[in-house]
Amino acid sequence: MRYPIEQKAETHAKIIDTAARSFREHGAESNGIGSVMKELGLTKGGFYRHFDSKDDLFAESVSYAFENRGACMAAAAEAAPKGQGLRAIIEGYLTSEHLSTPGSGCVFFTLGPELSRQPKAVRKRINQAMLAYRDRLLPFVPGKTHNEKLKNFGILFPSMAGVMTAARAIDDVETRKRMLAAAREFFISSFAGSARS
Amino acid sequence: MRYPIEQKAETHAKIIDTAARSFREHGAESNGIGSVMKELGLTKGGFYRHFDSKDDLFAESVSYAFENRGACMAAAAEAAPKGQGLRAIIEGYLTSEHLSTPGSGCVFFTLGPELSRQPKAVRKRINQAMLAYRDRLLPFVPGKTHNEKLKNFGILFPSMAGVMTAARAIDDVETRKRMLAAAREFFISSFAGSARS
DNA sequence: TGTACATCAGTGAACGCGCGTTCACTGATGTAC
DNA sequence: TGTACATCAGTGAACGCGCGTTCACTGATGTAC
Repeated sequence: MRYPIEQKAETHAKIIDTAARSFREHGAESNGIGSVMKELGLTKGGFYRHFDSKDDLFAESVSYAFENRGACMAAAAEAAPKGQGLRAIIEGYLTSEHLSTPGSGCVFFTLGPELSRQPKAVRKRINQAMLAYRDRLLPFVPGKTHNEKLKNFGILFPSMAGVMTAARAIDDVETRKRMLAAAREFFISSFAGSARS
Repeated sequence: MRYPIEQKAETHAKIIDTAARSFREHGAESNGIGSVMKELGLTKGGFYRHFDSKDDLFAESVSYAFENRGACMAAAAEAAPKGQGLRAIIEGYLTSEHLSTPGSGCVFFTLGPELSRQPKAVRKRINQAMLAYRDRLLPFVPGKTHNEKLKNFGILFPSMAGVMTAARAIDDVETRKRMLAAAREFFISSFAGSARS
């Protein structure tokens, strides 16, 4: 049957949103199309009216997740008192809450190495999303020149993701919390110590 | 037929060694038993004389990889001039060579988030391997007390893995190299600046 | 010393399962006349 | 205004494929007598 006009775009967006969560929770390989469509009350046959392939969906939803996260983090930084933007980002990132909600968390922290194992075409699209993400957050990173900011970004953000990944792999809850607290302190004093942006 | 006496242990070790490489290259899900056995000139049916399941193999080979890496890094640190141990570790870790040889690289950098998605029993075994890995390297980490060393370890090593993961996800080779160089400098000055151990 | 038997690492075919993908079909709505 | 037709988002069954796992079997060697 013919469905209401805006419905296609709506379904398309819902698939991406659900997939972005599912991939971050379960990884690039497991689950996939079937479970995403089922969750939306649809059958998997209809998937191919919206995307060319699973790879296509992966690239799309990972890009979406980067955009999403970038916007949220930028918003948090802008809401912070003058000069406290990066501090707000760090404090929002290295939290137990972020640890326990990978479905809406940082793509880098939840999918990390899997991004590099994608087919070239997928990697290319993800790369673009990563660059946009970086540019979105760069204003809050310390550095006198653009290059200095790039340099600091390339240390701080991957490092924070690494700490989160490690904390998540540790079973002991107390150890996790201690790790996160220590990392917050370290990164704030290393990158957000003197008031900037 | 009855095979030579030491052959079983030898095959067992070969399976672990090959699997440890394969998992680090392709992730926890893809490939697996079939390709590992085939690479050794064996059929996959024989696999179950050596391991209970794929999960069992994964836990075993990830633990082995942690041990392996721990030993290599400790050896590099011990071979360095007095007080330059950690510096040697950092300089050995954040390299293009490590980037391009994930099969023999740091488990954390190559499998990261996938470790957390394993069944509880597997996670437990991996956790033990991680603790042993940490204890092996702790002597080279700065800190006046054991707790201070733990704290620094929990920031430095996950962060380095995060930077490697990010560099690997980036397509542009020059950007990668710049990232690694900047990170080497940063971590050395932050953790191996004043001469220690 | 010779013989009969047990062992068990490895074989290779088979199994069920879930995945990504395809495809003929449905039928309410939009469009053309 | 009414009618005939085209559209196309979504259905549901089917497909091939590769995976992890199982199992009856093999046969050279070790062991018991």
